[in-house]
Amino acid sequence: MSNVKGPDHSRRKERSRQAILAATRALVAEEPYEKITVEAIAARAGVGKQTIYRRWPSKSAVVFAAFLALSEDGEDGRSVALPDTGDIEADLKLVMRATVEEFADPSFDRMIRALTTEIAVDAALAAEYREKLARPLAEAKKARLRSAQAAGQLDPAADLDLVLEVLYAPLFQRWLHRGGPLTTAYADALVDATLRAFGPGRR
Amino acid sequence: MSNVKGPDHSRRKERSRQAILAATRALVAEEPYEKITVEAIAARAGVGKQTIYRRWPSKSAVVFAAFLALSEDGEDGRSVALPDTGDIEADLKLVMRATVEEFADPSFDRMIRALTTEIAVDAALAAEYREKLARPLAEAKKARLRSAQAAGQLDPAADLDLVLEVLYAPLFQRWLHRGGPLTTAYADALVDATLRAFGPGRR
Amino acid sequence: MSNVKGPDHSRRKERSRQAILAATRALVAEEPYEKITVEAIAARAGVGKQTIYRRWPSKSAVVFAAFLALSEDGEDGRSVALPDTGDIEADLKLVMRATVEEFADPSFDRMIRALTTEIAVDAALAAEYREKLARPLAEAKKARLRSAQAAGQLDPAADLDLVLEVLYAPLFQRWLHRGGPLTTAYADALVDATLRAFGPGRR
Amino acid sequence: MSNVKGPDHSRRKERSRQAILAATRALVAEEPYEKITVEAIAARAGVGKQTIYRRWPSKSAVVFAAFLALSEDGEDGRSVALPDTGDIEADLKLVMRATVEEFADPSFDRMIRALTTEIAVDAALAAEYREKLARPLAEAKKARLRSAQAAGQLDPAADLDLVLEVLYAPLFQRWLHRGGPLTTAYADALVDATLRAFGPGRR
DNA sequence: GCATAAACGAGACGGTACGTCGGGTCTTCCA
DNA sequence: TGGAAGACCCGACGTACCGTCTCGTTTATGC
Repeated sequence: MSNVKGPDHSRRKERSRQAILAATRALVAEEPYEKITVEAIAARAGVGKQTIYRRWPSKSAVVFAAFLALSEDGEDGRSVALPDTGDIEADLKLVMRATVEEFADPSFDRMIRALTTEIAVDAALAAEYREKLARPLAEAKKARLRSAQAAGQLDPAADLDLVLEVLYAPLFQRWLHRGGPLTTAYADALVDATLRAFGPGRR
Repeated sequence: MSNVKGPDHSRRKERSRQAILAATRALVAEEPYEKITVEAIAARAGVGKQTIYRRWPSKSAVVFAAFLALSEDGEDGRSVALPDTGDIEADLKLVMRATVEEFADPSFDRMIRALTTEIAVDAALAAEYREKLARPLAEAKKARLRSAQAAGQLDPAADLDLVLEVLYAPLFQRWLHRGGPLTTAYADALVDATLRAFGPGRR
Repeated sequence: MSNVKGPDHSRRKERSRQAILAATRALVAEEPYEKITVEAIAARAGVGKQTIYRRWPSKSAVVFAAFLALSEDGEDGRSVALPDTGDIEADLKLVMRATVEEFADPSFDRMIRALTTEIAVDAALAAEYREKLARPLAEAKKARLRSAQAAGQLDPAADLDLVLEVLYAPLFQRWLHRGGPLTTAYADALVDATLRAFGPGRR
Repeated sequence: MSNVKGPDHSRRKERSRQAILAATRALVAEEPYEKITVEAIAARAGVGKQTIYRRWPSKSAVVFAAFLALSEDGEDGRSVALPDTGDIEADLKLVMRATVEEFADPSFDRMIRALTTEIAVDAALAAEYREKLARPLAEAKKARLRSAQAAGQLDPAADLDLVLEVLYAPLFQRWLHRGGPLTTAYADALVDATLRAFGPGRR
């Protein structure tokens, strides 16, 4: 009665698409980025090259789509909420320490480097990245910061985008340039500095 | 007294080396990075490919060497000193605004993106980058920060590497991800935030 | 009694079949043979590729079928009778000159080259060619030669297959290898030589 | 003093060239023509595809060059002289029987079919074929025929090109179309017919 | 006279080979 | 003897077709 056409009425299409993205993720995780080739992805996915080129214009786009698909799996929204214990310092340190840990995973490291390389070079991809990946995450974080503002733990006039940059960009840059060890202490130090810069009654 | 080595025994060597680096810089400035090929560099420099591979192990290394040579031109050290008017806030804002302006130059933009891409992917190059390019610059900046500490304008206990990261990383990340406009106001805001975080009597 | 199967119980079938063969003939006539693709035939015929593969096993077979259909149009047999004025020399020269003229038509030229290529390479097709195209034609010609034998204009012991080969093969080879101009005089010379070789009282 | 440049002053070039031609001949002899690919030739020759494309514009050209090289091996001319015992009939039957035998060799068969296919379709190749392969052979044969004319065994007014066609084309056509068995008797019959057509005192 | 299954057009699919590009190596020849 | 020139091997590129495989959508009966 219901579902006459079905949501997946084109199964072959979808199967090959998933195979391609999965193969891409696997390769990105295990190979240095410059060794990833469309041919390798196709072979690993058991797919013809044309099937890839029919859907995406370039290797970058496939790699990026693989990331997108990854983060879209935790689908309907709330997978990206931050903890809110009422203590902004504790909550941020938790999150920053978790981030530090993520970067320590070699296959995550390779994946993010691949993504960063693509984004650095291709403005269109960068726009899509900001829209589909970065912004939703930033919004979740800003929600937590707004809650801190309401609780009087953060300057109510603070530019939250700037706050996030001051908090995260040093970590990102140190990781990208391999400029030093990413430790728990470093994560804490960033939270402390950020709260000193944007804490209450500072302006 | 001068003329330490052989008189002209290796003039040809040096000429071709300079030609290669100049050609590389020219290409990096005018083409998107992925279009740069060793063949193009050799052609532009009027040099055989082997002459390039005799000196550098890979395309990345050539590109990187071109950057190195660029910054080594202002040779004997003092080209990288920061202004010191006694007012740290004013001095930093001056420097940050200048940085913002540099990034606005399209050919500088292309060059730094190329450099960043190489560094992100190749750990050995990243180490050389830190050693030969990043550290000398950081040292010059830290010298200015130490002067500010001595003048009581900065927390004497502040970790200066961290200060620099909080100051520069947000700018770098916003540029790299094209996350927003790089304005004078933004430069100032970063300086303000940094000084709030690491100003005197804050710890 | 008649109409056992119904003349048009599959009109769609027949229409698409004709469209495919017509498209094939058109392409063969206007393109060099190596550019002919099943995809092009299907597109030109307004037909799905599967409709072609449902009927024929290979491109060669389609091309060949297009020829067959062409010569089957002059249907019920007698379209291939040769003139018989009682003068074998005159009749053969007439026929040979007509053949020379056919080869001069560029689109006929392309078609026969395509056919020859297929046949040269595929033994099964060659067998079908001999059976369905070459033999009926050869029989018609041999009928005329037998009439000449009866009239005492040709050695009654002559091997008529050999006579036909001596008559036609030089023309065919000269055309295939582009070994020289195909003229009326050449046609006549072949008839003359053949009649000298197989004329009456020669053995 | 002598040999300033040397005939082989580019050894690498020549080595790879020979490897390509040898690999092509091997493949042509053992595979049906349509299965021969440039990739297979390159792989077999231990050579990059580019090295093939640098020298020849198409697969056809390589295949053809392989034939050319083959017949150029018996270099300085006299490898193509025909026997001359003074008896034209005996000599021609000898040669025709040898030709019949050649066509019976499967790998020779494949090679000539490949060559014929190329030539049928590509006019430029056909011209080169006539010039470099067919004509020298035809000249050798015509030399023998002229000797027969001088000996009064052949019509002195006969068009020798036509004689050769009448002699060879039927054999070639029967082989190409697989129109019947190629036997010793058939070879003899062709010689007989030809000599009846162009024997002395016939015109 | 309407339902239904075969055949259809369209075109995506897994593949193979194409002809090109560029990386990094090796050879030749000139200055 | 070192460098310009460029051929070489290799491997990936992105494209063209192959022959197969779904897809809905006609039609042309057969219930």
